[in-house]
Amino acid sequence: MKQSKLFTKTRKEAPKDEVSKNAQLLIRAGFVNKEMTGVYSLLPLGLRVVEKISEIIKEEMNNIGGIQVKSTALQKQEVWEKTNRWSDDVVDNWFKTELKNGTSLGLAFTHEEAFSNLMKNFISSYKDLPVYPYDVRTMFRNELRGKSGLMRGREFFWKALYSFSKDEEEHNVFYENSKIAYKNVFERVGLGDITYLTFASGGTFSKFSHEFQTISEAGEDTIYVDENKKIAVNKEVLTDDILKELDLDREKLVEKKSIETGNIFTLGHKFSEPLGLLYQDKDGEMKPVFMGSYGMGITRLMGTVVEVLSDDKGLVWPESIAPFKFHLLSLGQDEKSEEIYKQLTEKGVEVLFDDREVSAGEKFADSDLLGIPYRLVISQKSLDNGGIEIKKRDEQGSKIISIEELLGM
RNA sequence: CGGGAUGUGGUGUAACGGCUAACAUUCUCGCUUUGGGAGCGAGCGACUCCGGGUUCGAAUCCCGGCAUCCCGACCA
Repeated sequence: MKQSKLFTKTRKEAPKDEVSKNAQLLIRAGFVNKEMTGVYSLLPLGLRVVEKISEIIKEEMNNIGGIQVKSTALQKQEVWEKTNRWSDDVVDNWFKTELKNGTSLGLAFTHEEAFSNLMKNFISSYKDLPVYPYDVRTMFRNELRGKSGLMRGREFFWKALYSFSKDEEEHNVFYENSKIAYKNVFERVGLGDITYLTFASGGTFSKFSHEFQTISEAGEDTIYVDENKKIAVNKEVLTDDILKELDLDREKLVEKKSIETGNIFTLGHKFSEPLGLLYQDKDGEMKPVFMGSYGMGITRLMGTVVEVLSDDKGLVWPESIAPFKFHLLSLGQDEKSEEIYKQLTEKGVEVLFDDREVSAGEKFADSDLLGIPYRLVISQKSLDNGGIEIKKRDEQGSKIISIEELLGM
C-alpha cells in the first residue's frame, strides 16, 4: 500500500483526554479513532492488526475443533429470563433497546444463552456431541466506567467459543486442549513470555476458572506468579487452602499487575439446564449438555501488545500481527523505490510504501511511530553502498542488502 | 454509581472581569529543500462544550446539564 493513499495521518501530540499509553500511541499513529469513552473506530492500519490477531485466533480454534459462526448482537428478553440474567439488577452492563412495537431487546454482552439456544436446534443425540462453535464479533458492554483506552471498552472485538460436551470427562479433554490453543495464541502474538495461566474464581460449577494474564503495569488485576511453574493465582482466590491444593509455595510467589487477555470457564449444566439443552444418550436417557466458555479480547490484545512492546518512539509490532512487514521509505529516489515496491508487492509481500513528498526526518519519525517490523530506506546513500538499507524496528543497527537479497527474504 | 479534576480553531497550549481571543502544529498556495518531525513568505480554520445567572462588560465569576480523564465501586 502506498502511504500517500492512506487517509490517516500521524500526530505529534496525543489528545489530552487520553492518558493510557495504548490509546495515545494508537491514536497518534492513526490506527484507531476515538468516538467516545470506550468506543474506538478501527482505521485501516488498526484493522489490519485486528484482522491478523483474529486470523491467528481462528487458526488455533480450528486446530482444536472449533467451527466459526456469526452470532447476533440483538438478543431477545425471554431467552435471558430463563437464566435469570435479563434484569439490570443482576447484570448491570446491558445495553437495552426495543423494537417499534415495544418489545425489549438487549445488545449481547456475552453469548452463553444465545449459543445454547441456537444449539438446541442442532443437538439432540450423543452423536451430535461434542461440538465447538465460536464467534469473532463486536461485543457491547454498558460499563459504568470505561477506562484505559482500548483495555476496557463499551464496544470491543472479541472471540468467544462455547464447548458442548456429553459429560465432564469429555469436557475436560477439550478444556485442556483449549489451554494449549490459548498458549499458542499468546506465543504467536508476541506475549508468550509474559502471559500466565492463572487460577481464578470458578463460579458455581468448578473450583477454578482459568485466566490468561499478561504482565503489565497497565493491568487492572493483581496476580501472584510462580516463575518456575509458569502459573499464577489471581489475588481474588489466593488462600492457603488453594496454594496447598495447587502445590504452590507462598514464599516463591511474586505479586504482579496484569491484564486479563483471555479466560476459560467450565460452565457445566448452568446454562443447558435452564434453557433445556438436552441430548439423548446411548441408553435412551435425556441429559443436559456439559458446557464451557472460552473468551479472548481481540482489541484488548492489540492494546496489550502496545502497552508491553512499544517504546518512546512509538509502536513496535511483532511481525505476526504487524499491519505490514516492510515500511519502504523513499528518500528522493522515487523511481527506484516504486520499482522495488512493485517487485515486493507482486511477490505478495506486505509493504507500506512511504511515497509522500515530505522530509526525510518526518518519514523516519513516522516509521518509528507506526512500528512496522522492517524499515527499508532507498536513498542515494543506500544505492551508493550497494542497495537498500534495512533496519529492524526493535534493533539499533542497520545494514545494506541488495535487491536480490530483499526479494529472497 | 460515589469522589476529584478538566472543557478555548483538527491537535497541543496562552489570554488580570475590559482592544478584532494569542502562539505552535496541522491544513492550503508559492518558492526552496531531502539521512531524523527542514526554511522563507502568504492564507484557511473558534458563536471559547450547552443552557441559565451576576455585571456597563464574561473564555474568565456563580448555578445546572453534558462530555472527558483519574480514584473507588463494578467487571464470565
